Amino acid sequence: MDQRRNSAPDAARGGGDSAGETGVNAIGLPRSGGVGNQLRKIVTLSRDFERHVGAALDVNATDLSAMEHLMVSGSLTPSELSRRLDISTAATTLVVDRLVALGHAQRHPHASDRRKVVVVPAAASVARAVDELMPVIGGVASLTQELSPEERTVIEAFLTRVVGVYESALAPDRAMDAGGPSAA
Amino acid sequence: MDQRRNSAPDAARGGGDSAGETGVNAIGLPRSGGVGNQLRKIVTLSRDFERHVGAALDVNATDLSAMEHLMVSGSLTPSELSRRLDISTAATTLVVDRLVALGHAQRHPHASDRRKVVVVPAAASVARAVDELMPVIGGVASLTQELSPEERTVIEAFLTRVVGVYESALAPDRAMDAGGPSAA
DNA sequence: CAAACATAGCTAGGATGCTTAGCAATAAGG
DNA sequence: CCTTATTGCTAAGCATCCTAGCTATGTTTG
Repeated sequence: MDQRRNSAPDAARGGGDSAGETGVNAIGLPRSGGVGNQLRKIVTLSRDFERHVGAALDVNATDLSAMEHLMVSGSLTPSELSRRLDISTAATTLVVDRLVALGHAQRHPHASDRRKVVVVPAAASVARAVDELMPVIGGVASLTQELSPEERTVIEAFLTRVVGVYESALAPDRAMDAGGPSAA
Repeated sequence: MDQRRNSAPDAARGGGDSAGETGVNAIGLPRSGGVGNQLRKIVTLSRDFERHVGAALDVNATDLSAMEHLMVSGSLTPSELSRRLDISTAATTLVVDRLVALGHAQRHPHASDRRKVVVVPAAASVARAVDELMPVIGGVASLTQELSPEERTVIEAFLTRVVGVYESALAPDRAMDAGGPSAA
């Protein structure tokens, strides 16, 4: 979170780190212009930002993701949490243990199924998380609201197609979800 | 990568998971409309995609990130790699060990500084990585080229502002980095 | 109703990947 | 030459994940 420059004084052969934004880089990958570059930056920055929020709440990436799911859904069982986090139920037990130990969540018995446990996020922790997340969520919301309807339409359509590109790349077989982009 | 639905039959209190895309969710966070939603999807999908690429090359997330830096820069010293990955130099030694063991990179002595080591990515591994990355990189590039100049301008300006939002959120003090092209 | 099967959450033991601390070799400066 | 900084490495420890397996509870079936 301190040094993320491209000044690569140690790059060993060829200072080819500054291949520009519209050309190709050292290995011939097309840079896809400024738009692709900005998308890449957003992905990287969002990861940095999540780490920042996690540090603010003293939780690791997995636990923060769990908190986000809990905040969105209000409460979840460990099983459901393990499905959403894509980790084992054993690891989820530890995730909940850590969240409980920090006071970020509580375990409650399920009302009708005594096998189940209900994990509820602590109000204070939710408030702190929202405080941390608001700059970005609110910032993007503000940017979106400043757009004209036409601009918003253009941007949303483009982003939807980008989502389609990712989904096609991830699941070449069943990628008919976000409308097949012509580039597929 | 199999179940990522929002059908939350286990949500314990209030099925408030379907708060819609334009309203607020269970805790009152504004959803910032479809644009914010698509951005979030892109971030999530790009993480999934990186995992997918990493699996294809038999490397973990850190090692894949190292490979990406190596591909972009052509070659790097372990120290520079550790700075870019934001991990300790000790961890970087292990990263390079793993890449070398898999044949993805090689260690070479530095030409003029005998303390240094130069890590060079293997051509075959770079080719495989590019093969895996092309569907997304090329797909986004294609989408961008299909845009009209006006659309591209609108989208790039918006994405640049989103980048600014993230940077402001991460570094409230020194957020004048992405060269504030407020509209272009 | 009772036996068989399924589900939920937990514990135990092992693997992976990160950290801090400290080392030897090399470079740079007085 | 002698001191200090830098580089890359090793060693020991910690955090987090996984698989395997257990108990308790729920569900199905004869």
